[in-house]
Amino acid sequence: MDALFTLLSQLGPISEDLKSQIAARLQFVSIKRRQTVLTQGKICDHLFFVSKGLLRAYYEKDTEEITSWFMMENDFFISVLSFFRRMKSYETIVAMEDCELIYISYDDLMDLYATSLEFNIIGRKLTEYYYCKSEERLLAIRKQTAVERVEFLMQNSPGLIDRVPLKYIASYLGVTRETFSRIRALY
Amino acid sequence: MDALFTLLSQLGPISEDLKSQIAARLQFVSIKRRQTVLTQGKICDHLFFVSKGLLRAYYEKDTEEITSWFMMENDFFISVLSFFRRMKSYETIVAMEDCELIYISYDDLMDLYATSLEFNIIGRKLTEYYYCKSEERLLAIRKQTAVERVEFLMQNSPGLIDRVPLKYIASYLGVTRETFSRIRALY
DNA sequence: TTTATTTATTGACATTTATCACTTAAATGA
DNA sequence: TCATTTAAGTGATAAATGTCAATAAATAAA
Repeated sequence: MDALFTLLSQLGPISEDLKSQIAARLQFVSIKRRQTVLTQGKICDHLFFVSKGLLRAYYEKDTEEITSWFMMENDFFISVLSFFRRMKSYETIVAMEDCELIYISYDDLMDLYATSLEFNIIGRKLTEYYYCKSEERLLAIRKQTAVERVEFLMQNSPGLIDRVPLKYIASYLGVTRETFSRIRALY
Repeated sequence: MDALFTLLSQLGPISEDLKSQIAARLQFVSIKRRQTVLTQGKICDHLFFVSKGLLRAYYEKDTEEITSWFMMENDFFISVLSFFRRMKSYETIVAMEDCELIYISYDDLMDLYATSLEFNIIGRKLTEYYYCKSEERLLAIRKQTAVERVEFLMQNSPGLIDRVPLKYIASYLGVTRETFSRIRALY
């Protein structure tokens, strides 16, 4: 929980009162590899924080699984469209390693937003932060060729390659495993 | 200005007091076709609302212009990464038609956030709304082939094709003009 | 209106990436 | 540990899309 509050306090001032209001609403869970925290077709009712471990969000395209995102230590995550629009999720979120998660329900989050100005500042910054990540991803996918995307990932997230089967990384980058493998072989 | 407040009031309650606080900070401008409202390399210091007209955000890739987004009546827009991260914009925003815009400065916006809980609710919803649009776009680009992307646009934004040179739409969809033209010819 | 410029279309060909088939390697579970 | 499953690598070929070049059409400017 310390890591969580450390992160939040970097986004804006956070009084002791707010801290305890948040803490009172947090829940904790340990999950095993391969367990899901959200299944396609369900509404994402929780905002999660990764204390430990690594998870993967994916959706179906034809018969294949396309990885939409990886979440790891100190990341917050939701299924964005499902959480904000309150509609069924197109994606499933599954643990790739044993994980420790902290989470808060949508309703509790809304309560905090409705009552605390401080919390709004923090929540807004967090939303902006992840919105920026989404835009960056959009830019990367559009701007770069397959080779450039692979290079970018290898330089910026070298750890990922050691923690995740490559086929998931390939689909995250929008290339087939074969192409990913061939591009890697160039180095 | 009516359209703007109508839109905002759909996102959350908005008192007369807040309304006048916002109104006091709004600025208005009419711009001609081809005028830019943001140039690559500058920091995006304003949040815009389109009362009338149509604009295009684009960036350079090698020697080409890639269209990142179109903005039209009732859209809010910023250059996301530049505005939130307070850094130089990689994109330029230019009017494709004569436009009427309403805008507010970054600093004024922050003032409102710092003082009004009501405004935070509205601002957060707005941010969430555009974050969702970004995610949708990401999904569309990744999930669909060129043909599917073109079909999707032709069905969902038929008006755009009549208002904008097709080459910009092609780059928005991430295909060359030639490919776009050939796909269109199938119908 | 006439000319100049920009935009769109089309064909031929090149390149990139995907698909399929197979082999090898690694991880997992009995 | 050994057998089974899953993942990764590689070659041959196919499909999708891009590139270049030429032309036609539309739009803007004189």
